[in-house]
Amino acid sequence: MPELPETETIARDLDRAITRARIDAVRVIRSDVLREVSARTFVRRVTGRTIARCWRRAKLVVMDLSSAEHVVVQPRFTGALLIDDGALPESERRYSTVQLSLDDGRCVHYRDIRRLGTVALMSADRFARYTSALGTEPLDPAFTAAHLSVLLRASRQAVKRVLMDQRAVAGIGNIYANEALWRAAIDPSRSAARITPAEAARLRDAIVAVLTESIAHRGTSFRDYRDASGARGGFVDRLAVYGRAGERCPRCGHRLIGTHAIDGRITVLCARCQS
DNA sequence: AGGGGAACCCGTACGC
DNA sequence: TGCGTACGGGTTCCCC
Repeated sequence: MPELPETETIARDLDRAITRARIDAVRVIRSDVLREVSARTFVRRVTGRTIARCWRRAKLVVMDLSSAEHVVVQPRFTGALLIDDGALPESERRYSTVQLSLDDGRCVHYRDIRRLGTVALMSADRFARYTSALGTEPLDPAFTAAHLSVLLRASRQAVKRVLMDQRAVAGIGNIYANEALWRAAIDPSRSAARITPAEAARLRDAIVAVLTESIAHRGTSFRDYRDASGARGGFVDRLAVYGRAGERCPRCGHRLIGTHAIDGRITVLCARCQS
């Protein structure tokens, strides 16, 4: 489930590996992953372009093309961008949905097992409009305790919902919302507006720390996430609560509980530490 | 406006 | 063993 650390890892890998490569051919194998353009338009507008830069915004991997257009990939649950230098196993290639052939003989596959992820092609204007609706990047210096406090005070929703609202904070999903709230010892179901400035400061630090640490370990492979080389992320072993309902709280030893009370999504917490 | 729910998709788990 | 069905999960869109 690529959230910020996973999409950041993919984007950094791609930027190092394929920036300045020219896309000689494009194959759309599963056109239902495409957004904003038809398969025919996608092929016509991407073929022959050079990749100027690969980067991340929110949970999106963005490929800037020499034409000033952007290929915007949203991997959702089971999507991955895999570089094939000839050694990509058949088990990965069989789920390829879009294939970009590069001028050096390599291919970049957007592989997506369940195909809930998307690939869009956007003009510069469209991309600017699209991304302007996204919230603050948590690893940007603008994401201060005071800023988070303002965001939280504006909503009476559960604080966990606000963290996962991409219009407020960009890039946090279920895994890192659970982890950050546990680190900050805040009950995920608390009304955001009732989080004190001191708690918001703790939460801000917890968010920055967990995202930074996860990037250092190349993200969390809970199930299908892979980096651009097909490798798993190493942060899964360092998760304190996500996927660990029934186990002991690493801080106090109390048994962690899992609940679907917020948004129908799994929330794991320590009822003793997070109250 | 903001909340609720459906749709998107298919591997996996589970029931018979 | 084989078949059928329910489920999950982020985002978008529609409806209230």
